[in-house]
Amino acid sequence: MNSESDAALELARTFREALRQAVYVTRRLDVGETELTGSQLSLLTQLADGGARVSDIARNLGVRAPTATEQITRLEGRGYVRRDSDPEDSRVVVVRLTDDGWDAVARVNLRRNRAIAAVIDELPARDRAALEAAIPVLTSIYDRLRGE
Amino acid sequence: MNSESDAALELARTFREALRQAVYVTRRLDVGETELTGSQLSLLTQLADGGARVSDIARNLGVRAPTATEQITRLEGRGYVRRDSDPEDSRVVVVRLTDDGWDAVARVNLRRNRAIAAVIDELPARDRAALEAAIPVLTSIYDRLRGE
DNA sequence: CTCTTGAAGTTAGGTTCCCTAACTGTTAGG
DNA sequence: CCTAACAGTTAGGGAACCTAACTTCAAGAG
Repeated sequence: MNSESDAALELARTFREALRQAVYVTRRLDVGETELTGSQLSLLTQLADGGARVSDIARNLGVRAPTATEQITRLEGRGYVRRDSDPEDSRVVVVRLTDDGWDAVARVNLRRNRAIAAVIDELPARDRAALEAAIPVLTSIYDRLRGE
Repeated sequence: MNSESDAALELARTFREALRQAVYVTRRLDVGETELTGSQLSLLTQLADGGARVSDIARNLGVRAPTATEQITRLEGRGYVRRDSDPEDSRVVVVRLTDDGWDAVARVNLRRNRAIAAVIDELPARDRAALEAAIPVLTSIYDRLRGE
């Protein structure tokens, strides 16, 4: 048990705690928001670049296939996505945004981004810069783990 | 629509996305972990400093009172916490860790912190520093919102 | 061509976590 | 004393996750 691994453990501890708090904060800002849940919005946002298979959606969200199926079915029922078939492999289901889905993604993302932006705007410039610098680090960790 | 607010919105967008990815990463690292869920561990960890009221627990976790009651009841059934009464106010329930609860908190936190630390250890020193610098910012945002 | 193996998605059944509404019991102020 | 507010629980329900088991289809081996 050397001091180096102690430092890493301590950083891990504060990281976990800060993450929990950050999740709390964003949930707090969603109060009164009924159009889409956070999970639904994540799924739809991911489709903005084009259609995706059910299995791709599940992997990107970090959930199992049945969970993706369930969410897709709910969103399909509300008219936000549709299921297309892949002409090259009839087992595959390609999920795409409908026009209504596109509108909803844009609308809800804008509303939530504004709520977060309002909080970020009140931070000192140094804190804002610290936040900005940490984002690509998180993304790089995510990219590495997602591939495995 | 000036360029300044565009920048804030863009930062908010990437912040939300990074947060989602971070949640994915930590969930990924908890795979195979069955002793305690993330929510349960958050609740128990909070009790390490001493007993707390149900309402305090709920506020700190960012959930409603019935949710706290439910989780406390589950953890009580597993022998990790106990309910004591407050001699000065008989409406109040003070929740405390049992010895088993203390052991479980220490064990599971260590295991999860090690999993995160292993990932952090592989980062370049600059990235580690960026992560470290962002943590107090998240905490300050949380503290401000929690008070409201 | 057939047979087997595995991949893609869905269905079935269950748990956890969260909510609002409504209730019981207790405190405290007018 | 009586009413208002507070602490916690109960009841009921929805969303998001899981594993196990199933169907359908693809693709390689013989």
